Amino acid sequence: MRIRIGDVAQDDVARVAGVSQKTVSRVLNNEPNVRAKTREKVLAAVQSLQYHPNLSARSLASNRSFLVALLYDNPSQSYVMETLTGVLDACEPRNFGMMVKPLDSNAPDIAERTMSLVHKRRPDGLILTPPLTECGELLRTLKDRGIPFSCVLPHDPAENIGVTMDESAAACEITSYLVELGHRRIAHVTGRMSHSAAKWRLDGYREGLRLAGIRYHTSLVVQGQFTFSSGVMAARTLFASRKRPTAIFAANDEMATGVMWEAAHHGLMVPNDISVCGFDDSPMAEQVWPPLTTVRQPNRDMGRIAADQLLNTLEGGEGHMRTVPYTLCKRESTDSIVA
Amino acid sequence: MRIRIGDVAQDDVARVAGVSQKTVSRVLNNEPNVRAKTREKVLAAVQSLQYHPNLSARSLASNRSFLVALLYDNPSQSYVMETLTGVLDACEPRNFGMMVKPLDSNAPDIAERTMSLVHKRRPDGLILTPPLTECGELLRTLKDRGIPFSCVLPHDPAENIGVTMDESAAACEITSYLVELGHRRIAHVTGRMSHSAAKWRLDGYREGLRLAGIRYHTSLVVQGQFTFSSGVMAARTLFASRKRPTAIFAANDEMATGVMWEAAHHGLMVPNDISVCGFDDSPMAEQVWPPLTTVRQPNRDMGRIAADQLLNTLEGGEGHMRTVPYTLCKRESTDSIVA
DNA sequence: CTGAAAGCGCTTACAG
DNA sequence: CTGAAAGCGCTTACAG
Repeated sequence: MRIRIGDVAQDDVARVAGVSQKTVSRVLNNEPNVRAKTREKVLAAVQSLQYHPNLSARSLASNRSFLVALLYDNPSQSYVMETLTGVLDACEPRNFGMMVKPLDSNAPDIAERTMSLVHKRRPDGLILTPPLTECGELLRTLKDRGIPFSCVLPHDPAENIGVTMDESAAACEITSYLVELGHRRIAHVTGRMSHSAAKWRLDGYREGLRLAGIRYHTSLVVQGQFTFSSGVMAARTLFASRKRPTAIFAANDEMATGVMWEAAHHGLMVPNDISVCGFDDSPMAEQVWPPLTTVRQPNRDMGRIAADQLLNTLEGGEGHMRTVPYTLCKRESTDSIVA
Repeated sequence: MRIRIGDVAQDDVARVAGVSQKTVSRVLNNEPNVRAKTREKVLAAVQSLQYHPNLSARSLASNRSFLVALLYDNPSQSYVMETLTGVLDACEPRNFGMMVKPLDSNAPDIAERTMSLVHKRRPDGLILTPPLTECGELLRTLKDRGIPFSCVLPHDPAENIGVTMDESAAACEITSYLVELGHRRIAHVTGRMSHSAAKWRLDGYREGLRLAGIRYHTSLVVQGQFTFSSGVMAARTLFASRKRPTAIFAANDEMATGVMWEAAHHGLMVPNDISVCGFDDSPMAEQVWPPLTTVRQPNRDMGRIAADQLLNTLEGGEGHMRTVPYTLCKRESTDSIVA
């Protein structure tokens, strides 16, 4: 039981077109030095025979797989799906395939596991997403072995190709927005602090306070883990404090949703009793009540751009580190303090 | 710029092991007729040389790709991710790779698009997820051309291999649960009626009513689209009716969340003013307030099982249609009517 | 139980 | 601008 394709080979196309196999190959690969007339004949034969190149043969001969691998270790299913879709957006028109590989960023042998994938499937390059981009050992291994890769939001954008976003500026902006609404006791629920994103967002929060002349209080900062339940826990801590904040900025939407969940559980109305905002603009941001004020990170675009940078280098061009803009999404979960 | 592997070939292993290349191939493919001693020698050589087989060469020679393609057209990112993860669970240990392919189930040329993928990437088989399993033309094309495929929740389980679940029974059970809680005016928000799942769930709802001796009222059934916003709209319709239902069973969690959203918007308390339940047990079910009563569909398991059935047939074994059990998840979004 | 030969369908390297 | 030859690293089909 096996898929059998027409089994038309370049050979057959060549015969029909009245040229050599090599010429068919040239046309198919858009190589120069083919007369327009010859090209046409070949293309016509390809068409009439319904010829489809055999990628295995091409890979074997050229020692390339025309495959990229997307590596991830992110609890957010929507994040991974958006990124994956973006990578596919980039791969499709350039005739590359994509493999996906979930990895545990805390595994001590993560570099070996990655190399095992590289040996088995031989992707031409890799795309790393946070928090895998934080694994120094992994990045070093890939660089040492000369394996091309591209990063989404790496710790050090200057040293990699891929895509990044000014998360600190975004976090600063959303904090400033809370200030504009009249809030002064603004709490922050951080992400897992080993992730750069958590640091960037905390930095932005502090900068937002500084710009408004509001003192930074560690009592208003609670550590989360980027998960829903850590948002619930953080909110519990904050609600128990003597002087409750009037607004909470959670470092991602998942935690912000947890904060809202706990607020409801605690009998607090959002935004009347407390304003809540998040970060990412994941689908849930619009599906909770009230809709969540957040920062939109264009994950699909970022996946596409990261993949494009990688493909550029694979095709002999140049890969860069691109920066995408963010958008502040003002919704109903935040309100003016003197409503 | 290209990944270069050690480039150890079977040839090299054969030389080191002191056997022929064919024997190395036999050992690697677990073929019979190799002396234990010989096998050991080969394995030792493989180990010492860090040999990794070249899949392209293997594919070219054997005319198999060792690849399956997961086809989807589902708006729920968590659904796709869970299924994909399940498929990966099955592929990993059997050394198959997975491609993913988003498709538009409404495209008139869906069969051609699929065949185009088949011609380009030559997967050994396909895995179809709803609603692609509803595309008669696609299924027919695949069968006609002898392309192996496996289905998740196909319209007609008896005619395919893969995995299914008794959705009607599950819908009946959750309806009965509402009845147990004392509800009699129970509304249903259907999914997109062209999907079998929508029909099965509606059937189960009707059966649940019938078992309780409650008459079926079309005024209590509103058409949705399986989307969040269609849930919002449906709730709006139901809340506007003269006699509001005391409970709403939405055909999936996405719509149930929309119903809850609209309830909040409308100033109705869940579950005090109205009970709401869904179907799927997607991650959001536990993240909304109050947590959503729903039916758990084990999507990851289903992905794994569907893939396993396909791989069985690809490896010369038998593929079956498996049935997985569901679980009723009782949470706080539903309550007794005389609380 | 083992091996020598041919061939899968391409690209590379070279020649003209 | 075009082509003949060799070879990529495996498996298949056959022989012993």
